[in-house]
Amino acid sequence: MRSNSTPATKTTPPSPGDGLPEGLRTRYADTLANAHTLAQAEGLRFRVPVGVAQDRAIRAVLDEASASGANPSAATVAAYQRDHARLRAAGGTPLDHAGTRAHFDRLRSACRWVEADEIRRLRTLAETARKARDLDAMRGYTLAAFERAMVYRALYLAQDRPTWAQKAHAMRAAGLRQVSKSKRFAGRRALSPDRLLVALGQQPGRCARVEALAMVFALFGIRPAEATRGLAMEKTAIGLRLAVAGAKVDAVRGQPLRVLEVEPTRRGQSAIAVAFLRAYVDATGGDMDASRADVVAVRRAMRQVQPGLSPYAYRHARASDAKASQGRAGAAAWLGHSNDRTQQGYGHARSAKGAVTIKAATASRPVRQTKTLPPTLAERLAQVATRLAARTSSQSAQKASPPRRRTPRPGW
DNA sequence: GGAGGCAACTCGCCGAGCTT
DNA sequence: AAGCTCGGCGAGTTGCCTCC
Repeated sequence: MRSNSTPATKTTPPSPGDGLPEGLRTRYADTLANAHTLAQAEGLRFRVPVGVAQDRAIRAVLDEASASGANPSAATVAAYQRDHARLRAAGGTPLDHAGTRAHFDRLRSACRWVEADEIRRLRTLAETARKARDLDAMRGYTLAAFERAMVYRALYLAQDRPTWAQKAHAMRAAGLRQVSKSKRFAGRRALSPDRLLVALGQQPGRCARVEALAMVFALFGIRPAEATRGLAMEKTAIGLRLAVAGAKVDAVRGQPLRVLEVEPTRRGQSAIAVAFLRAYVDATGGDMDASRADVVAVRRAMRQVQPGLSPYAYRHARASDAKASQGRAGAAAWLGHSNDRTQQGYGHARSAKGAVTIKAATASRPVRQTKTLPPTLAERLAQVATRLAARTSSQSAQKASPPRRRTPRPGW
């Protein structure tokens, strides 16, 4: 399917796989008929063969497609190709196949990328055939690229392209609900770190391997990927301090490095877990280097202790604790976010159980403040006070100045 | 706040390897 | 052979960000 799977220099006749799938051809019959009529008219108008007019239309679509700025890694492209091949075999569109918004996003991104690549490949094959004076092959490739480009525009570029909102509306109308896999709920009912430690101790044969790593997840709520980058832990007066090299970090996202500090609460909550890890620091020096297999073992063990329990469940649980005690900026630093908006997807401060005392979180980057988080009660009261003050002053000033007109928004 | 992009994550399945 | 653990893989989901 990939462009490099078929050398561009080889001019073989178009195979059925290169053309538009029949399902899409039927569904977009009107779009294709209009596009063909338009290409004929353009050809007559500019006195060029219809193939040249089709090629101009293909180029316009490819130019618009490349304006998205997408730049997926090799691994992502490979995943996109698998998604695209499956969808093409099934003969549907991303919206047909997707069951959730996230799934749609993934399939749309995949199909957008691979389809554009395929159209580009067909166009290159047409050009090669033209140079070889193989006119039948040239027309065949151009037609295939043209039809795929026209459906591409309808699916991904047009103003009225299908979006997830349409399907979500239809699903709501039909009384269908999406099943969320968020760990937010699992985080609310997650066992305390102490109870998890006891439960793991009752799992024969596995506990020695997973206990320490599981306690780090339970106490600090770090991401599994962060555990595999290497952790450094040390004792404080009565608690623990953990240095974390962040995952999901690039030039703008995430926190490259953060230091998290916890203290134990009572026995049954986190006192035993903290004591366990303090002993681990005494015995090993505090460095921890988990492999991917270690993380898988912890996931499996947690799942066995409680259905739905996972490192991310504890990430949600500790996020609630951090929100309750550290405020937005502190919670963002705790979670390794670069802004204070992303934490909206995590547990609410009122869900905090206080199983762990969050003492401090220090991140290597400052946390950006955003305006779109729901305001706290104090902020809402301040806003009301400001509005009341503004209303009072504007009523007195109204006679002096004419009402201001709103600046119209740019019409993009 | 919706749309879009991409990396990391979870889950289910399957086969290899080990023990009984 | 049956039962179990473990790790790899594919499919689908979630998280984290920007743009408009």
